[in-house]
Amino acid sequence: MKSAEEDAYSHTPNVSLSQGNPCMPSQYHSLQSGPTISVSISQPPSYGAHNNMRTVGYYSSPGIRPNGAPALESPRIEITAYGQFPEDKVEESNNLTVAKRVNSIVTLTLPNADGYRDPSCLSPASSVSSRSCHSEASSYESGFSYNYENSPQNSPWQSPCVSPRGSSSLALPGDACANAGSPRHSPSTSPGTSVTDDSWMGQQGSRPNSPCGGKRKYSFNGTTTSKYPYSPNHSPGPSPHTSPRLSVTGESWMPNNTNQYTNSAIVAAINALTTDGVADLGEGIPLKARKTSLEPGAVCLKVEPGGEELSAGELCQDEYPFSRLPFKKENYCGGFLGVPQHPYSWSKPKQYVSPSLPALDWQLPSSSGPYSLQIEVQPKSHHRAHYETEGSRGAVKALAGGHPVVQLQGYMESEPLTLQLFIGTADDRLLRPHAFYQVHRITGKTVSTPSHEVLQSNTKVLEIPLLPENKMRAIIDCAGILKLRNSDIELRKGETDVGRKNTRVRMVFRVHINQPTGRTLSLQAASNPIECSQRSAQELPLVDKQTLETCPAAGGERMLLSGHNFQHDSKVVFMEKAQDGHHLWETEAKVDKDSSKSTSLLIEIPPYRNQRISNPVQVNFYVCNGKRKRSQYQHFTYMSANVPMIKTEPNDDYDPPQVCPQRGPGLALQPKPYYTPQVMTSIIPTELRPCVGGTYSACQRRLGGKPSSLSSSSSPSTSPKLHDLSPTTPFSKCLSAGPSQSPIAHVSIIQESPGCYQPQSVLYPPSSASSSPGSQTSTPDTSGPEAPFSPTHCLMPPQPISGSSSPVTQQFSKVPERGSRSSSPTLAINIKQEPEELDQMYLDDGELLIINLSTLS
DNA sequence: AAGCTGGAACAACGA
DNA sequence: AGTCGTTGTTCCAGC
Repeated sequence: MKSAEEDAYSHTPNVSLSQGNPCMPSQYHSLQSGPTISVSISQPPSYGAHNNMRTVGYYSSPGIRPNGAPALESPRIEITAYGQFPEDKVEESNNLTVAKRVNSIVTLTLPNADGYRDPSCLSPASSVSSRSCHSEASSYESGFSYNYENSPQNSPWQSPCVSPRGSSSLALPGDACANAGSPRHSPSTSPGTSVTDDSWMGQQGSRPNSPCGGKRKYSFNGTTTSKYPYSPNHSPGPSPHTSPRLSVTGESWMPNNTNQYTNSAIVAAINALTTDGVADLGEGIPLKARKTSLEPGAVCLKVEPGGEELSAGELCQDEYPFSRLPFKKENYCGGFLGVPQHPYSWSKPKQYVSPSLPALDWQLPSSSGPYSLQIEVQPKSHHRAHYETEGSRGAVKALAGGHPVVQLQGYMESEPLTLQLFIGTADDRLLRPHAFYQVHRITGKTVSTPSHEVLQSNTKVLEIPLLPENKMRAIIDCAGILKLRNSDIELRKGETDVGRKNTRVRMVFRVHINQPTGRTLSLQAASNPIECSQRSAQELPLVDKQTLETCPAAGGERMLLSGHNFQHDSKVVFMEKAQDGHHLWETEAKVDKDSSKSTSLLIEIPPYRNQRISNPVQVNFYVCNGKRKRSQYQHFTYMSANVPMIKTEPNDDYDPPQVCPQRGPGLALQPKPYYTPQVMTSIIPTELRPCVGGTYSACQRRLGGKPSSLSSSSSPSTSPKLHDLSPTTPFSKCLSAGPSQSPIAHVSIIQESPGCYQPQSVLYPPSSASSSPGSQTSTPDTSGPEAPFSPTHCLMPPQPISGSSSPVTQQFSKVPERGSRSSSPTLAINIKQEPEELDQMYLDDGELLIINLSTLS
């Protein structure tokens, strides 16, 4: 059967490469040189080639645009990276600010954006079994690959898809879509390509090496892309196959995303700035890394019988198909390949739609007004992800059997909605798409839930219908997790995360609700952390729950820890770290061995080092099975004698099961006590509170005064700090601007207020808004009434939520995180040399960001 | 026969 | 430079 996707492919051959592409080449190069971003505010007409594809898409309305200038109504800011003029950066910041004021639309062209996430993400996994088609991945990867010819056309980025959609990101040059879109890279990339690949592949060792400890850096000489002649996947010339598919028709574009993308773009731009040229584009990618993509057959775009798989191109097109929109029964095209019977089909992307959907790395609330997106049944804490080289390892399951369940509460309309699912990070930093894992669509007779896979900013997103007849409840039995090779991801230009030991993820669910006011409300809920590594799952202790979250400084109370892999000789260590990461205190709790099992430990809370604390003190504890086998940090708070303590018993303040049920580690910890009530109250919508537990950790950290990320990084646990993952909303976390810590109040506010969503409601602290690039990024939208785009969505700027060190840090952390690892040439960046552990690297990144931002501002 | 799993061998690193 | 411990990836084999 011909799927809608196919149709899509079929038409639009026209989508000219040129459309979105124009910029790519230049950008690309520029990046190499050193990312510089020039920002200019231009009138709509000027829509330049530079626009980021996604951005472009945004602007371009159906039918419009390609190269052309879409009819932009408002002035926009174009950020183009040019390698040559460092000064540009400076300008940039200024301009941005200005732009904000102007309320202009921001168009960012991201040079390296791809760095953020490699198209590879497109991992083959996408849809169909990875095995069958690496192609996707390949194609994507290849996209990355560097061999883009100078001509814009050739550049993968140019791909029509990208631009049209406007999707994401500028930032993601690497965007799969882009790749796919580009004729050359087109997923359909023909076999021919493969041939090349093969040869290419031959070079590679049988096993990819993963750059463990850190990312490899390749010197960047600023040379052109030609450097990577070998790019496996891309055939040098325009691929014969250039598939029409890739082309995007107006229809296929999803304007909706624009916002998102825009934001992403901005972020990307920022990243670009921060990124040092080193990592840039293909340079760094060792042939080896690409092997996967090369695999024979990889190239093929296989369409599963059901039409399950979408070619990259398709994906691109579909990217936001209906996600943003409510499902329309009538529109279903049978997009759910897997489930034919299903009455609903995915509607084709509609052109129009709301301009802005928040980027995947934006922090969104789980509740707003009457609506609440809840994970009723959490996924198991362990799920062995499969590699592209393996067959699927099935769908993520729930602890008690069955599968995770998500429900949107408070929605009384008859219009179906789309639930989006992607794999997010589970570390202390802001929730964002995980670079090393992708959601993998599972199909088959055992799967009852229809799903549709799309690519969004290089991140695979599974779209699942939320139907009124099902009470807006969906059983997530169609989502597996694909592991991408560390070497493939780390070598991507711009990628700052390290894959080693970064094996925890969260399932992130989003829903976009169109409201009568014309706005679109976006909610997000993240699951408890899921350990995806086979070994880690078998060996590392994991704490799922703790019965206490607070206790008087004197300690002495008993706490039951529930989890996995506890041993008879497991130790539970309480410790406190200073903001600079060094240990202030550490002590071992008494473990009642008689009552302990592999899934539970009964311990006695040790007394805090200082019995006279006047304010709550947040500390951490972890379970240790021996050297290097430690659980993530769990949070615990010592209360002063005069402060009422709060025991976290199951469902105290909220219904854990629903909202943040098991929240991992944190259990239902409630930071609340710490936060100043008033602030909390005013800032946080009650609805959000439920999430607090989830967010708890972040908050707590903050409370603890830790420099969040940093401190944690040094943490004992080698593994990335996953603990905190608050499932849902970061907001709560923010709130916590903890006492001890920084004044992040403003941040919190932004995120939290349901209104946050709404531009107007967004309160950006001047500083954040104007000063940091990150803020800028989002700012335009959020900043106020002015929000250029989007009336529809509340755009939440990427916020920092969790406890990271400084508010500022957090705020931008998200953006910069990925791409920013490197410093921009012009900006002096201080990289904090923290210890050794990989974890810290993350932190460092974050800091970099911060620094950069501040500099800019 | 294909899809899941669980295990474990192999390799690449880092200490 | 060699060894050992870890962790990431790839293979195998049994449902």
